[in-house]
Amino acid sequence: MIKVSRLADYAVVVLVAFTRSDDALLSAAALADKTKLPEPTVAKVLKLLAKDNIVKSIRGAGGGYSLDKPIGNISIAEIVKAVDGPIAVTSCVDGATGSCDYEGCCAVKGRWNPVNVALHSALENVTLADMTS
Amino acid sequence: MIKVSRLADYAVVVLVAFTRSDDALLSAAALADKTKLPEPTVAKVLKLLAKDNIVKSIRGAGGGYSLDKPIGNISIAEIVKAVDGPIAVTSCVDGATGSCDYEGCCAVKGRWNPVNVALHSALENVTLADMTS
DNA sequence: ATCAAATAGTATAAAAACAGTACTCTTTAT
DNA sequence: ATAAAGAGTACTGTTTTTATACTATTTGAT
Ligand code: FES
Ligand code: FES
Repeated sequence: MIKVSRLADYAVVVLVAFTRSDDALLSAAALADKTKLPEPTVAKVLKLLAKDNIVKSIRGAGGGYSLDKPIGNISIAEIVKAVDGPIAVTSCVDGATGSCDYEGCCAVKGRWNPVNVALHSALENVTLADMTS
Repeated sequence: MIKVSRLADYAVVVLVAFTRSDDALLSAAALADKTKLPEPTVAKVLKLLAKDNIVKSIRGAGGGYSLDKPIGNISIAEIVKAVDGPIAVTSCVDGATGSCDYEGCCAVKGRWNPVNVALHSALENVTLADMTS
């Protein structure tokens, strides 16, 4: 079963929570409260999203996270990439991290590329806005 | 990292091997030899593919597997489904096997459906033929 | 009939990935 | 100075994946 991690699922929940709040700046604790998700989990997700600039973070007392792009501009592809790492359908696709044991003798080396491209563009064309409607 | 299982990758290797052989009927052992993959692995893949009628199996002495569809008619979606199970991007998507702990209070219940649909159609539109060319 | 070749189905053990949590460090408003 | 809040990292238990093994069934050949 092809699937995204649970954390990616949480990421969507958290991001959607932003759109349902009047405050632009929300702390991890506040978001945990809103989403009813465990606070450490929410904190972890937000750190990952911040690293890829999907949310903006402000450190220090009174800090928190904010969403400064419109949600129609945030694709599922970038959320998944931020949380689960690069989208690579097999280990022998272009840009995959590890490499494959059979590379030397393999009959389908690189053949998954078209699949990977298809997958990637499918995920790029779904935005957060599509998931809240 | 979104990915298909290793077995799905092997499945493609094995299916491609069919197209490079003169014999229509090949045993698991013969395919293992052709693909240089370990025989138990090849056997396992073929069993799964046979169960979903992607290959046809003939039991008994002198038996083996054959491919009776043109490879242009075999989509990656069906291979992945046969080997890895249904394509369900999260556990709370329509048609997923298990169900989710947060179903009761979740803000994005079913929201991954559009993603799942996009993914599925992406995989349906790539055939084995696209991977051998 | 018997044997051997071959697939079907199930079970097992080791390895890898994931999920959840905890802890320390740095930044910043008061 | 202090406390609030994010950044970064590390750890542990659980789950999934991977690879293999074993038994049962089918079928052609002797
Ligand atoms: S199976 Fe990885 S290079 Fe082919
Ligand atoms: S996280 Fe599963 S129903 Fe929402």
